Amino acid sequence: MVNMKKEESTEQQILEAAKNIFQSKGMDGARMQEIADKAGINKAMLHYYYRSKQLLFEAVFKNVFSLLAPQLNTILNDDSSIEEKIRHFTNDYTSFMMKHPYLPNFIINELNRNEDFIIKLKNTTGFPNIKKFKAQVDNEIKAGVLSPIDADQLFVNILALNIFPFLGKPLVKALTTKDETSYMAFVEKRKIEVANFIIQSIKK
Amino acid sequence: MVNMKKEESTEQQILEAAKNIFQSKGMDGARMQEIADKAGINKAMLHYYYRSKQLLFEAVFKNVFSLLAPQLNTILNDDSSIEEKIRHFTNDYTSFMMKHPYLPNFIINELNRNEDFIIKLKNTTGFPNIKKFKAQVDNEIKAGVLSPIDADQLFVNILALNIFPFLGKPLVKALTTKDETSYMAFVEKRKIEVANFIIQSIKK
DNA sequence: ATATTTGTTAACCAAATGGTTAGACTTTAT
DNA sequence: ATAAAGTCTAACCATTTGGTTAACAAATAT
Repeated sequence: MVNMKKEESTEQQILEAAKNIFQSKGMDGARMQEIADKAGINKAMLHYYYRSKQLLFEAVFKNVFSLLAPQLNTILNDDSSIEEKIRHFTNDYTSFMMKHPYLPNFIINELNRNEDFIIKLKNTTGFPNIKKFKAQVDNEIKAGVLSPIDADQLFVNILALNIFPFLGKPLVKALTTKDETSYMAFVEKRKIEVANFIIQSIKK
Repeated sequence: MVNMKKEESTEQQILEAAKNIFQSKGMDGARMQEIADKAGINKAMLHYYYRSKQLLFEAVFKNVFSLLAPQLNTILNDDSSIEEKIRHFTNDYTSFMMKHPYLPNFIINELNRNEDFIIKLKNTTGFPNIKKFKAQVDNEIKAGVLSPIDADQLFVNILALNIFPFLGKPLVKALTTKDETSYMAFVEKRKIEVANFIIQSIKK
């Protein structure tokens, strides 16, 4: 397959192709030749623009992570109530993931492969900060809106319930004996089911 | 490092070494030489006993999955109430995962890498079956013990809340700014926190 | 005792893989 | 017009990697 988007710069084409291959095959499974083929250019170009596989990978990872971070910041930094945030996040995040099915596994997996890597990310601007969310949870508990719960635990619960269906898709599909269509419907329903589930648990 | 357990058969030593390497590096990242080194034997032995990397990997995967399956069956097939099952599972599963930290990521990741693979597993005896659990949930809803909820959704919620903290450990550690020790304490607390969280949500 | 099967190793091999180089073509600056 | 800088390719290279082979040792059967 040859370059179809003549407008795009070669550097961008490479990044797009690399995102594609790295996300579906991971760092170890990806092949430079395959990325070059997908970008419709010579393999030497990859090194011309990105020097090495490692650096190309890091460029991809940062790019992909920068798609995810705003999604997390939604729940952390707007001014709506916790309940609204949960409903909003659960809906938006699920929609987002349905459009980027490889993303969560890619992020989670590569962070596990190289734990030091996240340290680099933490210094990036836009790395999600949980502080405001925690303060807000504590406030709403004091105000009697929510039952007592540790804000970190709640945060992880929200993430878990939203992310896991994408991470564990093949396993969950098999366990619940759903095909692709019914799994999609199942996940679509979670946009509200999960929000209700969480709120029922924490609301006074 | 050389073979320390002289009792074990070579075949077993290879499997143990392979479990170790495959779980931490994945199929693509693992090297046959590294497995041979860890097992303290010649690389040719790997092929003598397991023919190819692929077959060795499959042997490892089946072996690892057979550790996980009983954990899932706990919640599915005993005779206690749903509430008891959730408390029991949340406690046991977390303990189990703390002892096998690479396991969830390995399973999830390799299933994503090769979706057909789970079909082979489904035919294995001992593959978890969710039927009984679903019937029980529906009964307790009818009996008025639980508020209405789709049993599949509940099942996935339980899995999500228990598995995600291990899958997403590096990410969650970074987001909640915890070090290894405090993360372990955090996960330890979840043994009861998660059970409470779920039960608060579903109990009438 | 001796033939046979099983277990094990060192050395080897072909293919794949990340990376380099020398040169050609294009665009930009002078 | 031409020099310089930037972009691109084909061919090449060294290393890594999964896998094989031939010969040797050890256990087992006859």
